[in-house]
Amino acid sequence: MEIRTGLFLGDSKDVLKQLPDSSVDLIVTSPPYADQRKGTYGGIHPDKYVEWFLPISAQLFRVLKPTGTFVLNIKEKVVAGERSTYVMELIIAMRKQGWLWTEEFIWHKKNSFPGKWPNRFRDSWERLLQFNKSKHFNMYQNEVKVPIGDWAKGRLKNLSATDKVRDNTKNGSGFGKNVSNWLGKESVFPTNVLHLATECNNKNHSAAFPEELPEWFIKLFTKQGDTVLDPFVGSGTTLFVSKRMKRHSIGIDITSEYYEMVKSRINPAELYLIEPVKYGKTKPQRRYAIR
Amino acid sequence: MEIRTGLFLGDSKDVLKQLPDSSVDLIVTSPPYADQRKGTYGGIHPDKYVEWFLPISAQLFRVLKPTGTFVLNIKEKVVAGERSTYVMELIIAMRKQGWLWTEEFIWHKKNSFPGKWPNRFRDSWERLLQFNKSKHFNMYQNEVKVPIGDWAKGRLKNLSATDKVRDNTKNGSGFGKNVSNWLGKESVFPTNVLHLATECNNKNHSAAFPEELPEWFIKLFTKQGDTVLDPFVGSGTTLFVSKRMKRHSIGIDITSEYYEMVKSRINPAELYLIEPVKYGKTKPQRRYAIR
DNA sequence: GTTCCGCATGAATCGATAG
DNA sequence: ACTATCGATTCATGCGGAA
Repeated sequence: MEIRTGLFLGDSKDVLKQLPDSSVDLIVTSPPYADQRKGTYGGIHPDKYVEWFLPISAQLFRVLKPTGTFVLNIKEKVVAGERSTYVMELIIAMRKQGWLWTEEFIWHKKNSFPGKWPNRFRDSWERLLQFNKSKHFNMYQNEVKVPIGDWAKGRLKNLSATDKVRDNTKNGSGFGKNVSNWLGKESVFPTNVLHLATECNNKNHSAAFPEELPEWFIKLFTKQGDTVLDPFVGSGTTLFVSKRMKRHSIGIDITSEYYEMVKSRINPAELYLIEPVKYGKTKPQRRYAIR
Repeated sequence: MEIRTGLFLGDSKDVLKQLPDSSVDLIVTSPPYADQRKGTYGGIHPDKYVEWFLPISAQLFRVLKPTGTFVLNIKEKVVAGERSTYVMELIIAMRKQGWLWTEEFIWHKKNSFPGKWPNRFRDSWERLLQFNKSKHFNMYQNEVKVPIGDWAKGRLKNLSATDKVRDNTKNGSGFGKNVSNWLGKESVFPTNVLHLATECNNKNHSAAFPEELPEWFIKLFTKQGDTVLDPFVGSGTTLFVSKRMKRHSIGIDITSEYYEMVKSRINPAELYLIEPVKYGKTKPQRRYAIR
């Protein structure tokens, strides 16, 4: 099967209009959080965040299949010692847009940012909001089963420090790279808490998104040959994982640095590129390059 | 020090009016969830939840000291396959009431048993919303430090042997910014994710609250002799833990079953009881019993 | 080849200082 | 008074060089 990987340079709000209705099986993305990543993205003020996001989510709603799923990784910022409410407001606003807020997964980050403050601890979790267009969406639960945890066998084991840690890594989340260890073990369904580390030390770039995160949702919500969309593709993790797992994918990013980085990291023969080219005062045109 | 434990029978909305202004250091509670526990609390409809809770939170705001903290354990119900938004709406409404939404802790339930529905996995986490009246609240972070992660055993143990010498000669160039900060370090500050088990073995009542939960917040936000309030005291966990930790405490519950149960489980000599007694058409009076 | 150790670096947040 | 920038703080991870 030929797997298509598409990459667009531009503002998602506009670029998405080029995609046909009901053509995507899974949207999984991590938009710039309010006032974060100012260097690479613009940095949206918390008060303007909902207003900024709604036109994009409207397009996402249109391109998603009725059986598809939208997974939104987001966390509100602390402003003046208090958590902003823009994520709450966004959920409420998106429901009015027609989205069903089906689930909130928790990404429990093993290595959260260090620091100490008089009035709060380190923030070590993020929201993974699941939205759907219909109650009857595709979900392949058997694809993400995990080995049964130690807790099931012996609760006699006392809670030494080492046991706790060992238990943490195996419990619930469903991640772990050595699948071979699972063979022969009884497997169970995971929970809605995902316990994994951020990837802070990739070679030339930093991806806030560890590969396991899109991988888990791609396994859970799509099958081979389905289409995955990431409207804020950043360093391209979602595209690489989709390709490896034999799903078509579409990535969009507004920054040419990320666009070029992703382009250089994917085999050009397998990449569809769309970048806007401006000719002075003429109406912006788009060059559609299939290599 | 004499520790006072008070127990009120009645509706928190009304009973709280008897408490003086700025008299409580910590409020920690788990109110009845919408449409849950119908048998005991009557079940508040999700659409009416905010409306029902706001008069209570207004009283809580009044009785809390400016340096105090309100920890609200709450989780929205899934209605027709979708998460209700009343918790989001409650946060927004409470901010308009004057509360600061300082933090959202996650209670990751360690031993939540794997389960499966067609459209979702087992829900193994709950929100612990922290509200304050002011940015300058009491927080005793040193009381809740946790053992350092395993990585340190491998790293710092050996480091101490070789690097101590080097550190003496060439100061400040070792691990991190200052090696001496790390040598011999065995505990670190926790994060805002609490990984606790649910309590599965309760004698003859169902308490969703494991003792560790109020205990952690009581350690973090109060000192001995402070006052803890639980306006939905249920089976009384908050009171027992407060008493054990030498904090005064006040519990309120609307159901006489819970009231009687808590009463029977605390040494009567140490319990202050307040229960309303009705005399037909006469104006309801209250009997204040100190035993 | 393994294991071990040194080190940079993160969707951070606060308080002080500067314009 | 109000915003912008900066230094200090802190813990876990994975890479790469060394033993």
